[in-house]
Amino acid sequence: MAKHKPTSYLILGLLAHRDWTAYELAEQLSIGIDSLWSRVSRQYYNAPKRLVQEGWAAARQEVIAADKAPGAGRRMRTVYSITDAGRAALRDWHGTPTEAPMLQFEGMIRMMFADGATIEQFRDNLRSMGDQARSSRAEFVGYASAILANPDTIYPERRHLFAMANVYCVEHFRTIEDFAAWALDHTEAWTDPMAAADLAHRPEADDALRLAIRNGTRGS
Amino acid sequence: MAKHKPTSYLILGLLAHRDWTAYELAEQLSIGIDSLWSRVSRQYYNAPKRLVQEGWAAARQEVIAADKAPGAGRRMRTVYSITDAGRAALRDWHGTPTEAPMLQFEGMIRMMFADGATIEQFRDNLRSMGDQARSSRAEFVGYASAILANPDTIYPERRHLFAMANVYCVEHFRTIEDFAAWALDHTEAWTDPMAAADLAHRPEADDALRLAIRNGTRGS
DNA sequence: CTGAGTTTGCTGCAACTTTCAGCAAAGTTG
DNA sequence: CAACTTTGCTGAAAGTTGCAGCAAACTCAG
Repeated sequence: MAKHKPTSYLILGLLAHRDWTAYELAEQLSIGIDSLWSRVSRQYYNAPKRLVQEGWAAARQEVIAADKAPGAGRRMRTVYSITDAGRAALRDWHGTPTEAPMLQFEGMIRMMFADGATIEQFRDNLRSMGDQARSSRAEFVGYASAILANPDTIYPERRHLFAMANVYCVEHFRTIEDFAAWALDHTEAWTDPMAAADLAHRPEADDALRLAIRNGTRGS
Repeated sequence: MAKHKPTSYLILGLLAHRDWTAYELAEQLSIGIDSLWSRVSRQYYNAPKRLVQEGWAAARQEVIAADKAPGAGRRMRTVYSITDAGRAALRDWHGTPTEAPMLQFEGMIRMMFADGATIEQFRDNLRSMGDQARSSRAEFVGYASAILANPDTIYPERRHLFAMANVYCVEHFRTIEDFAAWALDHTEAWTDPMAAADLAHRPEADDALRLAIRNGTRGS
C-alpha cells in the first residue's frame, strides 16, 4: 500500500465528524473544498475503499433512514465510518511535512506559448481568465454570506476554519482577476502576440520584469 | 486516442521553437514552468511518445552533436521535432475553451481539518505555508533579475510572455504569504484549533467571514 | 592511467487517477 | 401510469505518479 495522499485524510477528516454514505462524501467533496483539493467524482468512490483496505474506515450496507422512507424496501447504500486506526492516522498526518501547494493554470501556459495564437485569441484567453476568477470569487463571497447569515451550517464546529479558508480563496481569485486586468492593459498596444523580430527588446518585457522584481521584493 | 491535455501542447510549444531531446525537454519542463503546470519527470518521457503516436511529432535517434563530442561513438538519444500536424494542433488548441485554473493546497486542507492537530502543529502548518511561499517568490524574483540582466536568455522571442507569467507567479506566492501571516495573527489567541464547545460562535469566525465578504466585494 | 564516483539519458512497473459510459432503483410530473 | 429525473453507484480503458534501476559517458584523485 502506497503512501496516502491528502484525499484520504480529507475523507478521514469528514468521517471523524460523523458517518457518511459514499454518495454524500462525493457530494460534499465536490462543492467548495474542491477549489483547494480537486478530484473527479469517480475518485470519491475509489478513495473510501482504500481507507477500508487500510483499516482506517469501515463500510456497511444500509437502507435509507427509516424516518425519511415513505415506503419499505428502499435501496441499499454504502455507509462509511472511521475506525480507531483511522483517527490515529489522521493525528499522525498532522505531524508529517506538508507538500507545497500546486497550481495548474492552463490559461497561463497558453499565454506563455502564444505562438500560433492570434491577438484576439490571446486577449480572449486573458479575458476568460478574469471572468472565471470573478465568478469563482463571487461564489466564495456567497458561501461566506450564507455561513454568516446562518450560524448552524453543516459543520458548525469547523466554521472558524472554513471561514479562514474562504478568506484565502477570495484572495486567490482576486489575484488572478487583477493579473488578467493588468495583462490586458499592459498588452493593449500589441497587434500580435509574437509579431516583431525585436520582440525580445520590447519595452513591455522589461517593464514587466521590473514590476515582478519590485512586487516580489516589496516588504521583504 | 483521448483528448490531449495541456502537457501535450506545452511540449508542442517548445518543439515549435526548435528540436529537443527527451532529456532536454524533461530538464526544461521541470524548471520554472513547473510552477504553472507541474508533472513528475517520468511524464516528460511519456508525453512526447504520445505526440509521436498522434503524428504531432517525429522522433529520431541521434548521437550527440559532433562539435560537442570529444570522442567518437557517443551514446544515442531521442530527438523530437514537430510535424505540420503538430503545428496545426497547436493552432487549434488556441481556439478551444480554457480550463479553469486548479489549485491543490494541502496546507489549506490541513488547516480546515485541524481536528486532532495540536495548536503547535496548526501554527507550524501556517508557518511552513508562509516559508514555502516566500522561497518560491524569491526564486521568481531571481528569474526575473536574471532575464532582465541577460537579454539573450534561452527563449529571447518569448521573453515578454515569460515576464508576464513571472509577474503572476510573484503575486500568487505573495498572496499565500500574506494569508499565512494574517492567519497566524488572527489565531494568535487560540489555544487549540477546535477547543471550546462554542467555537461556532467564536468572534474570529465572523470576523474572517466579514473580511472575506469585504475583500471579495471590494472594487466590484 | 585506472577505477570509483557522478552525470546523462532514459525504461519498467505497480499503484493511483481520470474519463466516460452506463445502469438500476426511487422519486416526480403530466 | 408512463416518461423523465435524481440517486447511487460500477466497469473498463487510458493517462499519471512514484520509485527503483541501469548502462554509457564523463571527471577526478591517486
